[in-house]
Amino acid sequence: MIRNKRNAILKSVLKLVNRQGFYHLNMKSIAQEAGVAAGTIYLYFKGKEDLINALYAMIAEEFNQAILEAYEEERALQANFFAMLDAAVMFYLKNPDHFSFVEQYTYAPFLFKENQDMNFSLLLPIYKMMAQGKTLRLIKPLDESVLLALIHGSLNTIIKLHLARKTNLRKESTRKEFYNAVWEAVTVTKK
Amino acid sequence: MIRNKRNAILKSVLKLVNRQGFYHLNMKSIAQEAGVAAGTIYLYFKGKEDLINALYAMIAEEFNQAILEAYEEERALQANFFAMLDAAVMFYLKNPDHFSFVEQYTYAPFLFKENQDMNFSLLLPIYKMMAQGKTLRLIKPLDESVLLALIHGSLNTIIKLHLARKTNLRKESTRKEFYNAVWEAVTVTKK
DNA sequence: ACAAAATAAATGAATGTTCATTCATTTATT
DNA sequence: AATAAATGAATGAACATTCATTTATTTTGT
Repeated sequence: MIRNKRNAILKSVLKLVNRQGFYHLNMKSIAQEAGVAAGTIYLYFKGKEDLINALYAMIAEEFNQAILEAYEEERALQANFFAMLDAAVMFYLKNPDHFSFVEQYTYAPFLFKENQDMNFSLLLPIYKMMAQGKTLRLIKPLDESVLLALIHGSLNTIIKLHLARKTNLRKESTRKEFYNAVWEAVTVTKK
Repeated sequence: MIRNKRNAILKSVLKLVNRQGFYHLNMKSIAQEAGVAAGTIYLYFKGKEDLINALYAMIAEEFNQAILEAYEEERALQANFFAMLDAAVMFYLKNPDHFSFVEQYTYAPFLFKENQDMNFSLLLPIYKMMAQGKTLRLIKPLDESVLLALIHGSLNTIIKLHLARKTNLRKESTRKEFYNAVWEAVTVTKK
């Protein structure tokens, strides 16, 4: 029961941030949406900031888990790369609110103390694989940051485009096309 | 003279957004920073929202101009692609505040009415070139959005990484490596 | 060229609203 | 009966915007 109310509050925040944005988020409506009194929020969270940080932590954990579940030791690097990218994409397709929240959280770095690395760290498992791939001479010997830019950056943008209905990641062919493009961007070209 | 004060106000907003973020931006401190009275802002702008939108418009214009200046009709597609990407990167290296502002603006879509396409439209000249490249069978026949993701997304992320001191785009070699990687990602592979 | 009058620009204290947080009181659980 | 959980009205701080007043600039008349 104790978890229920806490969860309901976090869920409200997610919904409201998605609907009206960080700017218009206020405690009264969070409480209303969650079906509790305003004061109740303070039984579970120190304040607004704490609430936001807790939600981010929750989402980051869920996301990480989804990605890690896609990884299978015995599979080839390419297969795992595709599987993990796909897990990331599918996670956000299933939870568009999560994406919107993470974006807004990441770009309001002054409001909360958390460092800016966090958002990048969401794809940590993938970067580890990349390092491995470099030693196998499968992945281009690119600067870490360039790899990060190619993978993380394009992933973020394609999701955003999907949510803006500029593309449709529900179609498997679109997803495949994207994964392939990223793969080709980071792997050594065979001549 | 009339432009001076208006400009001073816009400059203050830029500085303050960069220093304390959208969240803590308030009219009093904008006025203070610009060396004018609070009421004066309302002589030049309808209100806070108008102020923010005006600043975005100004930055977008400057940015567009910088990119377009890099384009030269008679040059090959690859040369222009590199030149324009470089113009975009150099613009933000020279104006880190502009980048930070655009990021925050883009990810607070609920605060302002502007549509989310705007940020993508900043690279419009590049996408036009891509369309041209596709007909020449130089650029991969990828979905528009996938191209957008590869170029826009990775550009954004690499700038962010530079500003977070995770990479150093002041080194020409790093920039070149990045441009090459993006170029290879979008061009047809020769076997 | 000068002053007076008219117009424009700028000021910043006052206003009213929004909103996070508190806490005395009530309701539920042990 | 004792303890824990929840409530929501009250508080006070923050802050965007207004507007009566002041200051600067321009125009007009002599």
